[in-house]
Amino acid sequence: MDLRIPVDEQDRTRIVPETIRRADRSPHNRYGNRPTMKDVAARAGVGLKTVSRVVNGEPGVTPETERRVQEAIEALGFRRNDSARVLRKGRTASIGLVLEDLADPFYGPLSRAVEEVARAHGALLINGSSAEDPDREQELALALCARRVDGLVVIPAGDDHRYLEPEIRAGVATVFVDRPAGRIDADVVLSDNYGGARDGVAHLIAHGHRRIGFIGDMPRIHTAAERLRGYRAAMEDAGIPVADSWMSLGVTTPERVRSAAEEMLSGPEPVTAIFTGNNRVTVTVIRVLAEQSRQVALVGFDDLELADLLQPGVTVVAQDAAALGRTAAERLFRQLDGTLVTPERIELPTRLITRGSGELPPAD
Amino acid sequence: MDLRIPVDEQDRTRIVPETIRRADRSPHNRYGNRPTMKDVAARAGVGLKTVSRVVNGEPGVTPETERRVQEAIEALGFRRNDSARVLRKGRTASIGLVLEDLADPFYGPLSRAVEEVARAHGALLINGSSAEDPDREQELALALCARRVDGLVVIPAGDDHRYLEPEIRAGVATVFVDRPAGRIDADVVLSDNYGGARDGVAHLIAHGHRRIGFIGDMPRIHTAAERLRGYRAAMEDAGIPVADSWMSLGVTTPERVRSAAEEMLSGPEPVTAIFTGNNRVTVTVIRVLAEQSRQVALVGFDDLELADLLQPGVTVVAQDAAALGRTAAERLFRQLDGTLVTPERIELPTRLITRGSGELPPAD
DNA sequence: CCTGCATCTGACAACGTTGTCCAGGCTCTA
DNA sequence: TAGAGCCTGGACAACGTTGTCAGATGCAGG
Repeated sequence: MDLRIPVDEQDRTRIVPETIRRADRSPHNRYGNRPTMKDVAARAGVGLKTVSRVVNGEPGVTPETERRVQEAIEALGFRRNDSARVLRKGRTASIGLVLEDLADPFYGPLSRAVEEVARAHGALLINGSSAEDPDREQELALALCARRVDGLVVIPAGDDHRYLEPEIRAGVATVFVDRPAGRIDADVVLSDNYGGARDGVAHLIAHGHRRIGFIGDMPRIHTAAERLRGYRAAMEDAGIPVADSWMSLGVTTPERVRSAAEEMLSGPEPVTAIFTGNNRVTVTVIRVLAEQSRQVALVGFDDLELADLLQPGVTVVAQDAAALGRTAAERLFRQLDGTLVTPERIELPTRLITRGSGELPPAD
Repeated sequence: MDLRIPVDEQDRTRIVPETIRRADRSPHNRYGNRPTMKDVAARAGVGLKTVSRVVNGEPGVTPETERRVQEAIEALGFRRNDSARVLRKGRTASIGLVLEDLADPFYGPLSRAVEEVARAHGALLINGSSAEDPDREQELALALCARRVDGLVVIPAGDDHRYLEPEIRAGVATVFVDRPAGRIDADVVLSDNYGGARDGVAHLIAHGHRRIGFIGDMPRIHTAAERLRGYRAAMEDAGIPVADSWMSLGVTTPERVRSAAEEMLSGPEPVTAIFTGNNRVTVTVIRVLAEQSRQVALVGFDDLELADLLQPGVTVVAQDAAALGRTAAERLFRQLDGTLVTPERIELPTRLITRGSGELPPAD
C-alpha cells in the first residue's frame, strides 16, 4: 500500500509548505516506513500537537478537529510509537522478569502472578530465562535495564548482585524472589524453605523413620542449602545422627538423581524414606521407587500435578508459587509508588500436604 | 549518590562552554536522573560521538581515549538507553509473544522454545496472556506493536485478526501458533489436531470400543473443533454412529468436565472409553475415572508429566510444544531476514504414546 | 470598534542515541 | 619542506513523541 498522501488530500493542509511535506514523505530506507504523527497531522491538515492531543485524549480539541484526526489515523493505520514516548516521558510501563526456566512448572504460576499484577498497573512484562547461569542472569538483567524497564523481578541464579547497584540507584525498582539477593540490600520474597523442609522431614520421623535420605540441588543454590539445613535440623531435633551417604546434592538431572537414589537404597543399611529437594528430583525419585520391591516413604518439596492420583499419593511440602510472584510484584509497584522505602525480607509459609507416601511406615 | 560532575572534573572538558554543561547538569525532575552519553563525554573530556563509538565498539578510537571513556562509564554507572537507540535505529531486537496462559504447562515449553530462538538472534521476549479473551489478545498484540517489537508470535484467542493488517504491512513479522489466524493471510504453525485425534480414537476402536465419549473445549477454539472433527472421522471410518450424549464441548473447568464425564458414564448404555480434548480435561477425567468401580479406557490429547506412573499409565496423543514454538520463532526471524515471503501453513505431526489406559478392553 | 478573555491550535525544544560529514593533526612521500 | 592522504574526534541533524508557550480565533462587553 502506498502511504503517501494523495494530492487532493494535501490541498486541505494549511500552513506547512509543500516542500517540507514532500521531503518528509520521500521514501526513506528506514525499516517499516510507518506513518507518524507528522503524517497524520499533514493528512488531517492540523498541527502535530493536535494529533498528540487526540491520541492521548487530552482536552481542548473541537469535535470536528478530532474527527478529522481520527479519520486520518484510521486511513493511515497510525499507531503511536511508544519507544519515542518513553524517551520523552521517562517511564516505560514495563517490568522485567528474570527467571530460571520458563518451562519449569513451578515458574509458570509465578510468572503468571507477576503478569497479573503488572497488568493491573498497566505494565507489560518482559522476561527471560537464566538457565541457572549467573552470567546469563546478569546479561539479561542488564539488557532489561538498558530497555529501561521500570522494575525488575529477579529469581537469582548468581550470588553477587552488586552489578545492579547503579541501576537501583538510578531508580529501577528491584525485588528478588525465591532466593535472596547477594551482597546488596534489596527486597526479597522467599518461601520458608528451612521450615518447610524441617516439617517434612519431621513428618517422616514421626512415622517411625530414622534412616532418611535427602536428595537436593546444588548447595550454592540458596533454596537447596536452606532445605538441607531444614533436613539436618529435623534430624538433630530427633537426635538422629546423619550419615554422609544419606545426603546427595548436585545437578538435578534424572541420571544423577537416579543413581543417588539407587545408591542410598542399596547396601546393608538402606534408607527407609527419602526427602526430595524439589519437584524435578521428586519426579525422578518416584520413578525409581516404582521399580523397588519394597515400599519406601517419600516427602517432596514442591507440589506436583496428579500427585494425588499416584499409588500411593505423594506427600509434599507445597509452596505457593503464585503468592510468591504476586507478593514480589506488588512490592515492586509499591517501590515505584514511593510507598515503600526500606528493603525487607519476606518469608511465605509452606504447607504440608499428606497423601500417603509420607505416611508409609519403615520397611524394616 | 550525586551524579553531577565534580568541579575538578569539569575543568578537563575542552570545548563545550560552561553554561551549556551547567544547564544540562541542573537537577531535572525526570525520573531516574541517569547519566547519559553527554555526561560520560563531559567527564572523559571527549565528544559525544566518541563515547558512542566506544560503547558500540566502533573503530577509530585510540586506546588512550577509549580507556578514559571506559573509566567515565564505570565511574558514572552509565548504561546505554536502548529506547533512544531503538528510536534512531528502527529495530528493537525484541519480539512479542501473546499466549493464552503462562501458567498452563503446555505453553511453558512453547514459550521457552520461542525464547531460545529469540536469544539466538539477540532478541528479547515480551509476553502476555490473553486468558482466552479475544479483546485482551488484541489489546496485548497492539500494545506490543506500539512498543515496536520486530515480530509477533500469537496464539490466537479470537478468530478475526484483521486488526493486525496495518502492523503487518508496516513490517511487523507475524506468526500464529497452535491455532490459525482469522481472516488474514499469515504464517501459521499448528499441530495435526485432526489427525492426532482421529488416530487416538481409532486406537480405542481397534481395542474393541464402540461407545466412545469425547470431552473437549469450546468449539469456537480451532484446536477443539479440529479434534472433534478427528473424533467424528474415526467413528465414521469405523461405521459407528455417534450419539449426541457422547460428546461434550464447553469450558474446561473441572466442574463442567466432571459432570460431563459422569453423565456419559451413567445410564443404560454408558461409554466404555473416553477421548479427552486437552490436558486440563484429561486430568479431571482421570480423577473421575479413579472413582469409578469399572475400568474405562482413556486416551487424552496432550502429554502429562507423570502420566506413565499412574495406574494404568495414561495413553496420550502428544504434541511437541517446543517444536511448535521453535518452528514459529524460526519462521518469524526468517520473515525478518527477508528469506521468507509467502505465508504458509505448517502442520506438525502428533505422536500416540501407549501406556495402558488406551489399551483397556471395553468393560461390557 | 476596540479590549479582554476563553478557547483552541501550532511552532519549537527536548528526550538520548546514532549517522553524516567535516576539521584538524599526523605520517609519508616527493 | 610542502602536499597528499589517513586517522581520530566532534558538531549537528534526525528518529517520533510530549511539554511549554505563545499566537490565532471567536465572542461578550464597554
